[in-house]
Amino acid sequence: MNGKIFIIEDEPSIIQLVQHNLEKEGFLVASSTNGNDGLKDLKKFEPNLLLLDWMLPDLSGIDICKNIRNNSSHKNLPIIMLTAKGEEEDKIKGLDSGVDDYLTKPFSFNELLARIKAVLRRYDPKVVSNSLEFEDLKLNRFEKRVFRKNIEIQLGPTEFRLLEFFLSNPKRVYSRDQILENVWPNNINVESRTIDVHIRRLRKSINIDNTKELIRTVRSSGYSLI
Amino acid sequence: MNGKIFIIEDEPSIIQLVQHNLEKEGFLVASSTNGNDGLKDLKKFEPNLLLLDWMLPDLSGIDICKNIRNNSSHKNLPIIMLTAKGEEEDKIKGLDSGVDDYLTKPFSFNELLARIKAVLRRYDPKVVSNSLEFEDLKLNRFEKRVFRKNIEIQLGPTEFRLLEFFLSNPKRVYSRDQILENVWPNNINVESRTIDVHIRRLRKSINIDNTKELIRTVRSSGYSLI
DNA sequence: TTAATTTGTAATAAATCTGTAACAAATTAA
DNA sequence: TTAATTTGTTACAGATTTATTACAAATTAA
Repeated sequence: MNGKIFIIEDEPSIIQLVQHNLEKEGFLVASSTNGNDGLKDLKKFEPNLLLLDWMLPDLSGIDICKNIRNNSSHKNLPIIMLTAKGEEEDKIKGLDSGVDDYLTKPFSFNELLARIKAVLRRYDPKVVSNSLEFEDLKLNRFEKRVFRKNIEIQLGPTEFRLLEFFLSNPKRVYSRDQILENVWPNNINVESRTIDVHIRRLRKSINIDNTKELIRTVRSSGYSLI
Repeated sequence: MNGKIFIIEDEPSIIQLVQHNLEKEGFLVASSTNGNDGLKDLKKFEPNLLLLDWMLPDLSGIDICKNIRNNSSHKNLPIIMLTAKGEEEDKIKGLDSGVDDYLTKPFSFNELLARIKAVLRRYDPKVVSNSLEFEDLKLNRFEKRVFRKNIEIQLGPTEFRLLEFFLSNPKRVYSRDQILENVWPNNINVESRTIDVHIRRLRKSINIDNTKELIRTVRSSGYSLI
């Protein structure tokens, strides 16, 4: 899955700009223009990262930040703080507010994107890249599409996640246990043999007109993407 | 198998970050968020290295460190200490706490990895690398592939483990008993002569187009990788 | 709701691996 | 030298692992 980003920021123009561009990058974006609503909506949305304005009409960014770090179930949510130029820059830097990074307005979108990716990479590397590729295989997380040789392939949800997992580390052999842990939802119990069947289904789907086999069986170890 | 690393650290976000990345590097990782549990679990896990937070809810890192150095069977366990910035940095440096290295938060994962590898290389070189090499032989643990002269060789599971074992200590002669203990699953009983047959099979596989024999028979002692 | 799709499991077939026995060859000891 | 010991080699039956198929239950879409 691709990343979800929540924005708490009172200037609609900034929200619009950032939201639009982030969505173009494949992120799912939601936002709020004040702190109290923001804290509430945050929980429903379960973002992978929060963009937080320093100056808000009700709460300060620091308050929100502390609130998140202390009370909520989002204790470890990565946060990037947005500040107006000169606005307590040093304070933030020095402060142990639990912010992961900060950016001074006005900023370019590319600047922001770079920071976001850097922070996400640190916390949750899976989230970052939208398109995974290996040889003539291409998977787009945002669009949930898979191509082989530029021909689109239809996969069921489980096959998609399975392929996504293999693509995150091509060539590496994964045991059935590892596959189970990473591809199936937590706390679900499926027979380890079930994986074989899904591998079979995935193979069938991605091997269009006798192209090269891309999934390797390693006896007594597991499977890998070639 | 590659190295095992145990983490004692009370911040879940750090554990998550480090664990995830170390696992991607091929380490087996376990962790604990407090000192007392950590000391207990440590013994079961038998790590090759310990990442230890300086400040913990119950015991201090120093306490744990001393405990390990004095009482336990892990007297020589390599330890890397993690400290918050400014947090007694000098004290640690100067202190004869028995720490092998230390790192100041916030740190980048690559920084940490470099330290870990350096320490492990010093103590236990076997553990570090994913790829084992000897002369024109190359074995990749992640990918479960073996090459001779860059030509891939197909091995059965037992032959793979056997070669992996020999590669962990080239030139050293292992008795059949030692081989049995290290290459076969525990509590399994096989005839000692069975090893000869697997040696034969391994030899056959890795000696492609009359290359040099790589497995040496040492009469009445065992076998070695040349 | 009904229809279509997806999912997990069981059953069976196919492929591969494993351990052992039997005998040959090499080495050592007497 | 011969006898004893150790290792090499082969073949093969049984065991293990994986592939494939079919099907019922669950989920999703229409």
